[in-house]
Amino acid sequence: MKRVTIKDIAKIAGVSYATISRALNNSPEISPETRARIQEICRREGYRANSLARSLVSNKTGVIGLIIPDISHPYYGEIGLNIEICARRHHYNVMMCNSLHDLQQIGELLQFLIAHQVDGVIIASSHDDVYAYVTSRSFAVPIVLLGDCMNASCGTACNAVSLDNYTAGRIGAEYLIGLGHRDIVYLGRRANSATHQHRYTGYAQAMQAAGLTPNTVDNPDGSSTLERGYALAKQLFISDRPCSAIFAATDAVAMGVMKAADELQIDIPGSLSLIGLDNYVYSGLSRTMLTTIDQRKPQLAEAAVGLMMQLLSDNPPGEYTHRVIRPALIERSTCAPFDRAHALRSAR
Amino acid sequence: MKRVTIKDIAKIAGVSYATISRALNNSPEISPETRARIQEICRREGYRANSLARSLVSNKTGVIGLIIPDISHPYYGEIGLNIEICARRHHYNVMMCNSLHDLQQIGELLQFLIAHQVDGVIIASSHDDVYAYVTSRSFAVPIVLLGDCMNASCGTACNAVSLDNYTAGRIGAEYLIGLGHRDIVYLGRRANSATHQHRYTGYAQAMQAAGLTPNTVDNPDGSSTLERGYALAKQLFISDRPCSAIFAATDAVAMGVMKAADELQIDIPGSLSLIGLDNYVYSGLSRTMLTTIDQRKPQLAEAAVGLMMQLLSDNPPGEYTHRVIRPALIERSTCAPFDRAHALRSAR
DNA sequence: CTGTTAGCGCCTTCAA
DNA sequence: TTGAAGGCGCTAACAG
Repeated sequence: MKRVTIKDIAKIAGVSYATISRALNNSPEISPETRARIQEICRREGYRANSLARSLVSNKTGVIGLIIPDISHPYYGEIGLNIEICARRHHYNVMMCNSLHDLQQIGELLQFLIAHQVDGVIIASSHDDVYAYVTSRSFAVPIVLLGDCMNASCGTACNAVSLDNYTAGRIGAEYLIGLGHRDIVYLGRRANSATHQHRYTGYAQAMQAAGLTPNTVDNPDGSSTLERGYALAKQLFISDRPCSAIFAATDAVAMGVMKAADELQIDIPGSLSLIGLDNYVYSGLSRTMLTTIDQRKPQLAEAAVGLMMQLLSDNPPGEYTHRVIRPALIERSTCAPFDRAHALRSAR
Repeated sequence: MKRVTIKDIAKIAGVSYATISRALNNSPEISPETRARIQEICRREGYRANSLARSLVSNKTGVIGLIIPDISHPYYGEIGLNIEICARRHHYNVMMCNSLHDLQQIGELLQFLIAHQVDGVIIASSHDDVYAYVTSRSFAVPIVLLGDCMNASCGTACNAVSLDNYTAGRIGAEYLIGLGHRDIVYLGRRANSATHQHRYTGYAQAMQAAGLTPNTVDNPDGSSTLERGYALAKQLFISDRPCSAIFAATDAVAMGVMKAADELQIDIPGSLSLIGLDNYVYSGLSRTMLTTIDQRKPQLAEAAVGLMMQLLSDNPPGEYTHRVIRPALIERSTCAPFDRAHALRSAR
């Protein structure tokens, strides 16, 4: 089925094609009758303006690029969906590309999106390299980072939105401390992740404020998976480190802890309290009911899109801005008050 | 940062801009030296061809549109990711749009994508209306449907890829029958869903072949959620219908059944065997371990993209084609051989 | 091998 | 209010 262009319509209507253009872009300088007549013809002929051509001259496409690690992941899927919904609300469409956490791929996708003349790009990532990459060069379009970065200058060297991971760490630790736990181990910290550093710092400061010593099981691996959580927890359980509660770096890690505990018949929350961080869809399943800290993905998405809209507006902010979203505790069933009689292993 | 165009490069290189174009598109008719020189200049200046302009003349964008219900859903997220990966392997990019199951939205997105000159559109959907919509009119680009449709003419009236839901239903039923169950109820059938009809038919035929009578709990609701599964199962459990095994229409529904069973202290698989259909990520969690039937999403995605590639090739198939993917049983821990002594409620 | 020229489909002055 | 003409950035003949 051949595409019908503005010229075809012009021929049918017996007017110049500039007139068609005017009729379609509700230009004021056209008589209501011709407009109506032309619009009617367009409808009849199924005419649709070629947005490529339109963008070529207007220099705006109305699409923003989104580079995201992996939409099949429960976290990023929700982020991706919400970004699209927000963007659409602002009359923007999004071109979503999965980077699979590969920095080189991110670079290529960025070039691709820019070649496609997207009006801006949002990059969701949890790797510091991305921050370095983005700040180290300048791009033809505004970039918004959705994620965290270790560098203290983040927020002054690029536009970014992130969860307040420090507070997330503090909330989790304080909750456990409030339940009477003292031997709280933070499990799954990845040393080279800014996100994890912030979470850990929050946890550590809350511990110290309560006169307790932070206690960590690091994850030497590159990513926080259920499998890593399982292995780390197993290791912890067969050691003799005191521990009545575990603060897992992510929900996936928490699932691994849960699996290890189940295998060793360690009762959660009877002998061990467990809290995660993310609030994945499946954390709320009846057999899981993981107490966790919600990342508030809709808010993160909205902030990222909102920031992009500002950058795309007529008077964009002169300096870089950094928006921070506050996390929220979700109480479910994997934490209980400390009970020395049943605790897995307590120093007291 | 101003965008650098082919003209800027031409000026710098001191050649006409047709030469630049040739150097970049590895045209044979250009001297190696000029090509090298020009490529070097492009690199230095950070030149990137404007793909909009390029597409305008070539009439191809190298992007295929994907309309998908909701990428935050575990099923569609995986489908979406795999479609993108496959497309990229064929040097295509995808523009993914969430329809949120809204038919009108699908129509708008389709128009939008066509206006953006995508080379083709894949529509993932589980609603028959979409099939009717697509077959009822003609479009400027090839369309591939990923899903099921009730209409027998599906596959002759449009290009489509779907799971062999009939076989899926049969596999599940035969597995349960093989375990000795006779009172097997199919729970969660949605009457107006082609997918469900096919699954149910497979189940029913397997039952009849074994001399058993099919037994259904219908879902009057529009979608198959955990909540619906929970409500339906509760209802079933308080009734006196014989039932030693449940074949849930989807994994989400199975999760609901599991929740209801847990609440009523019905042991799975001791007193009740349960099988799902989908194989969501979380179906494999240690506390769930749902036996289910895998949709083979990577294969579905690959088939859809492969079909699209054929349609986009130099000699596309003349008639419509319909590819069908075979499902696969995933044995986990929610099914056990029938045991009259412990079965929930058996007619025997 | 390289330059010139004519569009791709559309928007936007500038005249009429 | 409408038409004519130029140009967005690029490719593809056609000359030279």
